[in-house]
Amino acid sequence: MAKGFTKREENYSEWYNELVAKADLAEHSDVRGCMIIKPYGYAIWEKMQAALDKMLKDTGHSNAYFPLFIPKSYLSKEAAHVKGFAKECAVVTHYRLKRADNGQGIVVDPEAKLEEELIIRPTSETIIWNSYRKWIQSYRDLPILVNQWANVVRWEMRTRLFLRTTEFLWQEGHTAHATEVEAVEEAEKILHLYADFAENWMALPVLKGIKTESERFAGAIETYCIEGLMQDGKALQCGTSHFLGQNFAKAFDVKFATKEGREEYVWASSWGVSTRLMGALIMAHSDDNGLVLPPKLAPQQVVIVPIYKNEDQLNQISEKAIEIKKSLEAKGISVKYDDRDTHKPGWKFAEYEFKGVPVRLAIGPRDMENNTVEIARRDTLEKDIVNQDGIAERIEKLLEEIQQNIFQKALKYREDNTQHVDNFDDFKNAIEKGGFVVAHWDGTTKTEEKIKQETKATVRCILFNGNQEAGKCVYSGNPSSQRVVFAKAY
RNA sequence: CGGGGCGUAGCACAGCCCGGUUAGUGUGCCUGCUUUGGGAGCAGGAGGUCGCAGGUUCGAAUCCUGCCGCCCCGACCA
Repeated sequence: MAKGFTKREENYSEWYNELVAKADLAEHSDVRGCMIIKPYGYAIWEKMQAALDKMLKDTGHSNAYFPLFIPKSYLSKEAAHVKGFAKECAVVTHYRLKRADNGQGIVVDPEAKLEEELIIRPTSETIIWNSYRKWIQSYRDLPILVNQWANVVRWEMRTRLFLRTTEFLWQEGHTAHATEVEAVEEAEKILHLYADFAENWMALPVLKGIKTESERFAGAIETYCIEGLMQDGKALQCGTSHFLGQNFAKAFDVKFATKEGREEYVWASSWGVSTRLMGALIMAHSDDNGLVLPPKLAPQQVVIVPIYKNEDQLNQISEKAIEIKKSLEAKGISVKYDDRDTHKPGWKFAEYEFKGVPVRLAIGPRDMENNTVEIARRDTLEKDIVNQDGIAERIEKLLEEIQQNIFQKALKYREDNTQHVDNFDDFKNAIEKGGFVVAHWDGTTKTEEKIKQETKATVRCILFNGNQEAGKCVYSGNPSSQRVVFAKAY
């Protein structure tokens, strides 16, 4: 139906790229790996931000802002951290340009070299913990529960709009606690909050678990994650939460006096989700007709399209349409009435369908006669002619139903594409087929590495609520106490 | 960073091998009329540093070199 639009089964990544472009979500910048988030795409991100921001504030967190530039020396203070990020840091070395000697254009002024080079933050642990040293003296100063909305830069080799870009937007929380237990609880609490957000707002079912050593955040003791399954059978890490132990406190010498008067290092957590969630949202629900948005994140939940032959008709229909719009808005539903005369109804139908607007209403002369309205829902593409009476209540219910239906569909997809296997032949076949593969693993990095080499699959996570069950590693045959989740991942 | 493909109007492409009038086609855009329940029809019109920079040549979209960017496959990585 959508003209010139690649189907998922033909070429999944082409489908994704075209969808992002044609639904007006984002485009490439002239700078390699960077993206321009267009108004419609940004509106969806803003809905996500608003929901997450409220959830974080409701759990006691406050927003703050730390600088984009980090002195190079900070990054090197935590050994694992620097090792993990050094390879992908953009570095500022100069602070001035000048006219080129030949008069052609501008060049970096060699006279303006910085004494200490600055890194553009790939994440903010170091600059934040440098501040926390000054903020924290006593147990009375704890906990600190700070979040920031920011951009970060990681110099990636291969980028894809939203999924992996050189610069991306995110929130990063950085908390400081008096005890290890508290810091672990915080990291876990946020992971559940992320899962709650993914499932109830994005309608995306996620697995909650712990990362293996090889996938752990650089500088963390433990990394927790939520993992989603995309429609091509690949897994996508949608959010991470880290228990940082005392690693950063030690690196930045952040100590506090306990109630008992002892001096101890502070315990930490950090956690984040990024504009990658946009990629997850797109890939989880959309179809061969374009974007499908969960009502809770759709910038416009309902669009009303008038169908008319002349101005008199339009005026009458408009009156009715605006009345319906108001009744919907009274229920907190966002509505766009598109009475533009520059596009025909059929064009508008196709447009809003491609952009994933959950519900479309059409009102024409026949509806005016019969006191009806046509309702079309994006998730199932079903159309219905209904009476105008009680339309607001009906649509309110329908939006909830669509939100549920999208989630259930994604959940069913995940269930249909989760396989349990007990030997390596079955494992390879299952990975080839795609989806989550649940299997025993002996817990060693070596085995994980071998499996990755042979199948391209990695351990996505060790499930939080995974049943303890004795078994043998699918690769090495060594004893295993629990199944873990494997998949090919983005 | 390695292998492959590509870069020509807003978008999608032809032309390039074999250099030679004014660089085409579809779509989109503008104007007018007719239309309007699933991407309207006709007529007229505007729109181009042929990715960028050099070179070869009387002459370059076309041949050569370098660079930039995008896509696919690897390697690497949240």
